[in-house]
Amino acid sequence: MGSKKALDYKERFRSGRWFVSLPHALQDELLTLGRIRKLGDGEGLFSRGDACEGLYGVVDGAIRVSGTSARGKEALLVVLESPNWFGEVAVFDGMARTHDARADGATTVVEVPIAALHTLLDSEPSYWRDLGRLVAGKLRLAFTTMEDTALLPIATRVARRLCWMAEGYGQWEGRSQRSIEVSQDELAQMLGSSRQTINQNLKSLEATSLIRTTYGQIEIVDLPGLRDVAGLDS
Amino acid sequence: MGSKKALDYKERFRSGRWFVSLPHALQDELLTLGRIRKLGDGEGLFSRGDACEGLYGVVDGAIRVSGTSARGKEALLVVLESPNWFGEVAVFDGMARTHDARADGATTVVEVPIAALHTLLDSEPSYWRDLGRLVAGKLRLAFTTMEDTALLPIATRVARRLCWMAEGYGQWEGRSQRSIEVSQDELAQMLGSSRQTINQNLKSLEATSLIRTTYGQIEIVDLPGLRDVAGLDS
DNA sequence: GGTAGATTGTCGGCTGCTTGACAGTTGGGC
DNA sequence: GCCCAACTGTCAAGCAGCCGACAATCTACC
Repeated sequence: MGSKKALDYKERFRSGRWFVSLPHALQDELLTLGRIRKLGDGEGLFSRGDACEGLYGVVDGAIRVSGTSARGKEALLVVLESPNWFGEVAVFDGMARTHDARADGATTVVEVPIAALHTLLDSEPSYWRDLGRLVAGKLRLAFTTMEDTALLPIATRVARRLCWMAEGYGQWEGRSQRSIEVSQDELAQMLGSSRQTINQNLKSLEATSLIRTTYGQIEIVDLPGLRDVAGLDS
Repeated sequence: MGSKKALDYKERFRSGRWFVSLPHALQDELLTLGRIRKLGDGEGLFSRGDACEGLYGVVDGAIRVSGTSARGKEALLVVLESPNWFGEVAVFDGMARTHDARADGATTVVEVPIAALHTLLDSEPSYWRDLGRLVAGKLRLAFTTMEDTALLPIATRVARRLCWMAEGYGQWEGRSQRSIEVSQDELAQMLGSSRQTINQNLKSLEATSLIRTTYGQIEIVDLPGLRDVAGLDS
């Protein structure tokens, strides 16, 4: 993996809102310090309770971030695709990982080792603010999700989550994805609902030609219309 | 309000985990830059969509942080008491407020104006990390809440929330509060449930002598027992 | 190209929560 | 000390969503 390859990742990451907002020097440092890690389908990156080993950026594939309750039920927080970065909370406070992170399909991530990252941050402490913007963005998303869960009917929340996923959770500049690779079961785990309920709601969205469901994926047919159902925009 | 008064606030804030973890110089700067603002019951501090005017610390009383849906239903995110600090997300990203913040009873807060805060952070950028730890802590709480909402039955979530409130959402060092001033209605808005359901669950906790309910407040009789019901500890 | 595993579609019964209603209780303001 | 507003306690009706079940469909892998 020579410098040509690193440049390749860089271009990919530059399509993400957070990464492009960074000072160029920091962009370069992250990729210089970062090591490529390739994961097979289902392979774990870290688990809840693990010590923090670094900061991660998704190059290719996807990372499932989830938590499991005492009774074995699993809550899927989010499925992160390129060019999302994650694992920054533990970088700030040095505490244990909050979630399990495992590969969803063959996946490539950049791992910026925590020691090297801290050395960099010591030499240029203003970079802490840039990392902080990453946390702040996620807290905003979390706030929105919590409020949606408390106030909105499931039909709206399904539509809203589909929009978010199609738009890379706000990280993609302009771009949007026509097809989302997620099973109805996974969608249910994300929304804290049952597969059957999600299935019903998807069927209803399909009946109005806003989406189309196929095996293991959902195709967004009419994103503006879906956003409207989701109560987004105004 | 002379320096004696400022010292007074400082002692109060020093009982909070985040504030004591700060470098002493930053502790002093925050209180030097901070201006006291007194609010009457129900008076608004800021509203969703407002520009960020500063960072806040609760000196006395409480701040209700809430959001209102399009249909007028209100979700109460949290009731912050001394020595909690809040409003830091917008300091990082410069974007609009995510929530409404209003006084719950006669309340005093310290407001650190955004301009002065940024000047300070420019002169000592490593302080960004300290602010970042505040955001990171809240994101951890938000993650936990989201997962609880998805996986736990209401009975457990009620108990868990009571424990959190009695322990200042993890900010109080050692201390815990025997009595929580919150109506069952407010508790319902926090947990995204109905008042009747919350009432039932509180009655059930009261029947096992873990709590005692009175007008507008809940007394924690057996905190360890409540933590046990909440599935905390192990 | 066949087979096993994963995913979707759909049904019905059942539980638990919401809504609406109303009486009783408490506390603060005048 | 009275009165109003806020809060608590409780009931009944209704229904949304969960669970269990099972058949059909699709994909990947051998």
